[in-house]
Amino acid sequence: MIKHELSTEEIIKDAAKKVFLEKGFGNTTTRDIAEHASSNIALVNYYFRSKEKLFQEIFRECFADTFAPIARILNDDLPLEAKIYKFVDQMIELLKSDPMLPMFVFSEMRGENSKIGSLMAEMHPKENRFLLQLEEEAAKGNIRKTNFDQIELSLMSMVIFPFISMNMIKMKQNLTTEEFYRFMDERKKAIPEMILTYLRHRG
Amino acid sequence: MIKHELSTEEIIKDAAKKVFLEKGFGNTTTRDIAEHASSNIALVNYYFRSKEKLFQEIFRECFADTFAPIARILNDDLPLEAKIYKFVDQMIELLKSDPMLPMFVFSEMRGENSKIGSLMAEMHPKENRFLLQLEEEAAKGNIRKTNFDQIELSLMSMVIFPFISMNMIKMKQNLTTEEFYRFMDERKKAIPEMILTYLRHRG
DNA sequence: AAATATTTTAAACAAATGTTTAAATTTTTT
DNA sequence: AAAAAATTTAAACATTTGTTTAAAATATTT
Repeated sequence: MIKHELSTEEIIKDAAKKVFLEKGFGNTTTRDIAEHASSNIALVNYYFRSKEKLFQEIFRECFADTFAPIARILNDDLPLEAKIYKFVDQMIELLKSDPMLPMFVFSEMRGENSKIGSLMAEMHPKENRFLLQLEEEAAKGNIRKTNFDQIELSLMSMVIFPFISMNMIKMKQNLTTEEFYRFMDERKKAIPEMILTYLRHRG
Repeated sequence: MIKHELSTEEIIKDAAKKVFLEKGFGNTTTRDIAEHASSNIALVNYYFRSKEKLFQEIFRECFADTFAPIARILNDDLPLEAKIYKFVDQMIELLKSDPMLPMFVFSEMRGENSKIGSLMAEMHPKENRFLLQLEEEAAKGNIRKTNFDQIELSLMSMVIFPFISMNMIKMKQNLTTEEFYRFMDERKKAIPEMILTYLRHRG
């Protein structure tokens, strides 16, 4: 197994991501980051100019890591059922591999979103094949007619929220991280089943 | 209309809640709070001893404001369908009146939850009538058998997550706050319908 | 009304924090 | 090998920030 040697810059960036995701911008100090990188504060600024710039770079990546897969899968050319199963499966795998990601992204976006603004514009203007697809299926009479924005939001909620409330769930249900992940794996079936059962039984 | 005169202590606490909820502990300064209260930093510490103590007091209240209604309604003595409708309705009304509440509570609970720990213990050990009720209905054959922890989590997710991602939703769908709240009101029907449709169509 | 307690203000302090400087070390280029 | 460039280190700097002090103003009690 070839171990790719990480540059100092990469080490610092990885450390920064770890600390920012764990504690958020406001609770993170430059010294925190330097220590986690076994480095020093001067090097952090040498490579990234400032805490703010370093944060922006990491936030931008995390934002993309979160929303790019969503857009990609929802715009896939797949039948509805397969798409929903794939979406839930892949998102849960992603979030298991980076469980702090959504809490970080959404918490840094609160308050009259100073930090973002631009990111949204670059990211999301692409058309939404998923909503179109739902409309088509409804037109064909395969699923019920309803406000599909609500369906999409519920899908996102059921996938993402458990990771946002991970600590609460783990404490309430007394779960180890492993057990929590198994609980999430169960959702790969439970969520699509709920969505599809609802869609297929017209009101 | 009688205008109850607020004490300095109350003014400062209200200001602190506003700022903490908007920016989180780490991004809030004592001076922030003092300014929002049209007061000064010495008074903040005069009444609350420290930023940390003031925060703890507010977090404790917010934690209760979030989870007490959940426990109360889910333990209500109501038939399943009525309970689910009531739960969604009341939670959405609560969150509309305090939309930053869940983001605040969950974001301050992340990382190996230093600040909480104790709160969980005081709060949640009460039995969960909702899960028992689901088991009963399943035993009677009225709803499908499944892991009801997943149902409960999905219910929470669909109610709470939209407020956590409020800014994202407002930007993506170009909504004013009023429009966003109308979108949330729609969920008072959409969410119970989805849950109940799923439960009533056994697999 | 005098004495006492409480509240408020302005200023100061100490520690923490983001950033920079300048020298030392290492790496790369000539 | 010498020169130049890039990286690393330790220290210092300037702000910001949480907290405290001491005096002034106000309210309460005697």
